[in-house]
Parts: sequence; C-alpha cells; structure tokens
Amino acid sequence: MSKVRVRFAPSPTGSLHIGSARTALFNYLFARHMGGVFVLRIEDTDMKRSLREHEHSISRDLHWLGLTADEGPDVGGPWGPYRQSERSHLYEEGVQRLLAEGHAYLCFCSQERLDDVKKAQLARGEMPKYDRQCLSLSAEEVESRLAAGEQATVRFKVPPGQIEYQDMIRGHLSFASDVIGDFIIKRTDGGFSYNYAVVIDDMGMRITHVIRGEDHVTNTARQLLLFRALGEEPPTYAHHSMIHAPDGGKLSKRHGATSIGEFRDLGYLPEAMVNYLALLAWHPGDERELFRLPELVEAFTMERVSKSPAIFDIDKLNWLNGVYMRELSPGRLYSQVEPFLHEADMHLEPGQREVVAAAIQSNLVTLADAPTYAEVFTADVDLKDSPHLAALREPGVTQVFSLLEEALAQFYDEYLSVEDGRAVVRMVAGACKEHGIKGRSIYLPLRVALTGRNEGAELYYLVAGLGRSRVLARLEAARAYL
RNA sequence: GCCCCCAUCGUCUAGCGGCCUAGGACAUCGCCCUUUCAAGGCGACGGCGGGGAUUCGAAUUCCCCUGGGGGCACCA
Repeated sequence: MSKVRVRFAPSPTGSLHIGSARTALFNYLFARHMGGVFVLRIEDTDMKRSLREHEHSISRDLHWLGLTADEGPDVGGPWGPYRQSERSHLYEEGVQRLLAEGHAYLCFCSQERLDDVKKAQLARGEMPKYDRQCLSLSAEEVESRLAAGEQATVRFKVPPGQIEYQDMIRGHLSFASDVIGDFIIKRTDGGFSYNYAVVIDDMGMRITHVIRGEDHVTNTARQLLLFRALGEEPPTYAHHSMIHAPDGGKLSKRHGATSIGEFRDLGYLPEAMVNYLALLAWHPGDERELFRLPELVEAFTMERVSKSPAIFDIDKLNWLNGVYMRELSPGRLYSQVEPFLHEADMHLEPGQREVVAAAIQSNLVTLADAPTYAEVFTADVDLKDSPHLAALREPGVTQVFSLLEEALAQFYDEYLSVEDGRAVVRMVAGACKEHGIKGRSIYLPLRVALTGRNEGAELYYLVAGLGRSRVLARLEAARAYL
C-alpha cells in the first residue's frame, strides 16, 4: 500500500477559521498517525478575493497550533507548485484532454440566459442545472463563434448514471448524476473552477485521502466524475461534520471569536485550542480528555470521528485553557502572560515575575486575565477608597503589623521567593498564637492593609510579590485607619 | 423547490441487540479543603425527538414523520 498523503487546502480569502483549523488538525493527525505526509495547498483560484497576506496569516496560525506541513508553498516538495495560481498550465493541459476526448465542451451562454433558465427551473420546482443549450453546437458553429471573438466557458459533460463511494466517516454515499448539471471547469476569464482544479491537484499531488468538511459532500460527486473522465483512481474521502454556533446556526462574529488568531489574541493557548478542537468531533474510546498534539497523533483514528455536527462551547475551551495554564511553570507562565501585561501597561520587576505568575495562576481563564489579577502587585493603593476598612478594627492588629515588619526585617532582598513569603507568614502566625491573637485579627486585616481588598491571592504571595518596601509602606499607611 | 447528510443529559460525547437502573467531561448547584478569591476533592441535578416494524429482548436494525445542517454559481 502506498504512503498516505493528505492535504489541507485553504483559500486565502480570510484568516484561519476554527472550522478550517479543525479540518487541518484532522488532516495532520491522520497523516502523522499513518506515518504519511501532510501537504499544504493554497487554493487561490479566485484572484479577486485571494490575498498573499491572508496566506501568511494562515501559515502563521497553523504553525502556532503546531500543524506544520511537510510540503507546501513555504517548504516546497516534489509535487509542487503548491499554489493553484501557479498551476494553470496543468489545468489547461487537463482541459484540452477532456475537450479532445469529448468529456467537455465549449459554452457560449450569457450570464443573463443562465440566470433566466435557473429562475424558470426554480419556479417549476426543479433542481437548477444547465440546460445543455451549447452541447449540440456543431464544430463549425463553435469555430465561427470563436473566430468572431465570442467568449466561451468550458463545461464538463456530466455522464448519466449513479455515483457511489465509501466515505471514511459517513459510510456509503450515493448520488444520481442527473441532479448535477454540466458544470463549468474553465471560466471566460481563463481561470479554472474549484471543483476542477481540486481534482487536477489531488491527482498531481498524489493525494491518497481527502479529509474535509461536510459542506463538500456534494462536490465529491462532481470530483469523482472528473476522476473517472480523466481515467484516474480517486482518493479516499472523509467528510467530517461542521461546527455550529450555540444557537445551532452558523458560527459568526456575533457569537464571539471565530478565527484562530482571535483566540490567540484573547489569551488562549495552542494546546487548549488543539485539544478542544480534537474533542469536538473525535473521541479516544476511553475516558481520557487531556491530549496534547503528540498524544492525539498516537490515539487518532478516523473511525472515531463523529458524524453529527457539534456546537462550539466556549466553557469547555475555557476549562481546557485553565488546565494547560496551570500546568505551566511560573517562569513559563510569566513569559506567556508578559505581552498581555505590557498591553495593559503593566511592567513587573524581574524579582517579582515568577511570584506573581504563581500567585495568579489558578485564577486565570485566559492569559488576557493576567493584568486583572496581577494589578494588585503593581497598583498604588489608597486605603481611603477601600470598603473593607472595618476589618482593620480588630483587637491586636497593630501588633500584627509590627510582627510582620519584624519578620520581614530578616530578609534583605526587595522581593521574596514564594518559600520565604510562606516563612514570613508562618512566623507572624506563630508569634500571634503566642500572644493570643486570633486569626481574624491576622489574615483579613493584613490583606486589607496590603491590597485594600478582601479577596485575592494567598497572603504569602502578596508579601513575597509586593516587595519589602511596598509592604512596609502600606502597613504604615494602614495604621492611620486602625 | 430539488438533492445529500445528521439526531443520547443545556453542551461535547461513550454506546456498534442482552453487560444500560444509559457511562464520562464541561456548565450549573451543594458539601469539603481554605479564617479570603480561585484552584482542588467529593456529591447532586440532568438525556435516548415522535410513531410504526423486526426480535424472546432495541439507545443500538429497518421504514415514516419531525427537527437541524449542508449543497444546488463563470466562490472556494
């Protein structure tokens, strides 16, 4: 059996959508699992809407997800070029062959006539399809109209019969070919249609498995017919379901983020995206839920891809994002979170970075939440704005403040490690116990004095991450409210 | 209108004729841990769209209905 070759074939008319990203993921997983090759092909036949800028952003997003292609416009490969816009000669060759062998014919119908025919068919309740007006044109007439400078398209002559194939996900699929009209394969502007170009490319790039969205199932019939006419063996197809919005409809901007780039900007980790997208239509067969890319490669099989559409659920993505953020070491978490802090004009001292990262780690849903939780470590606090001052008026608080000052005096560095922070708080608590000072005079009062708030990270994180001078200054300021 | 696909908790899903009193995860709620917020642990709530048929037996097979989605371009 020949080596598996799959392709992900986006058209560069926008950024990478999460639906396309999942298609790319399934292609990647199948290829890697089978020890095959993952090809990236750019479908830029529509010159009007295709932008090189979009191609780059798609590549960047794929790379961010870890879905690197083995062959493609950036890395090359033996069956290129990998942009449809650079493959015109191959398409032309095929068109000439189809024309010569009677599988295609020239059509001179105007757009207006085509629209009228379609309208009439729709009115009669028929499936709209080309009425084959130009199929019966004589060679002489074609010749003379061409000579007269008339514009023509090339249409594929759809043969009668039944089209059947085995879909890896959907099983046996069958279409009557008379429901599809003679479709255009070459446009008047000289460009080639999607359904045709795809066949020439899948053929030329030796693609063995086509894994794509369900929106392509009816295209498959056309493509299969083309393969047959060209005398080539078609690839095996697998059509996965689509991603729906929470209301069951199409996923659109009004439901929030829809592109991979947006999710990245919102502070989601690629691990979470990959894991979530995989789980959206695939199941490992056991009860595991957490999968990084290599584990997915290992476990992925097409048999376990679901047929039914899935609704995008931000809550589960959020949960996964939290899981992966909590797995990061404080240092790595800080570097992930740094751009978001800077974006919020928040700059942490080197000495406090890891402490702060550790302090806020369990609060984060996305990296973008970091400034909200880290703010307490950098912002100035004016206690007179605090609604929690009553907490300071517990017996013994003055003494507690002094005990903290004393404990802190044993350290020289401005910022303490989490461990030293813990030790300081332990010292204070121990001394308080000796002096008979109760907990309610310790924890809340200190928290309010240091932050003005009544909730937040553990006290030892605050002590360590705030830094000696800030802690001492705030205790001093808080004395005015005792 | 015509063609194709899909259908288990709110959501993602397990289930491929008896292991189902339908399992897991997210969300929700409760308890525990924590003198705070989270995180974490434990638990609760919650589902086979409807109707026929096959079978000793159906969430699982078949048919119809209903609902949802996709397609029907000189777009990809």
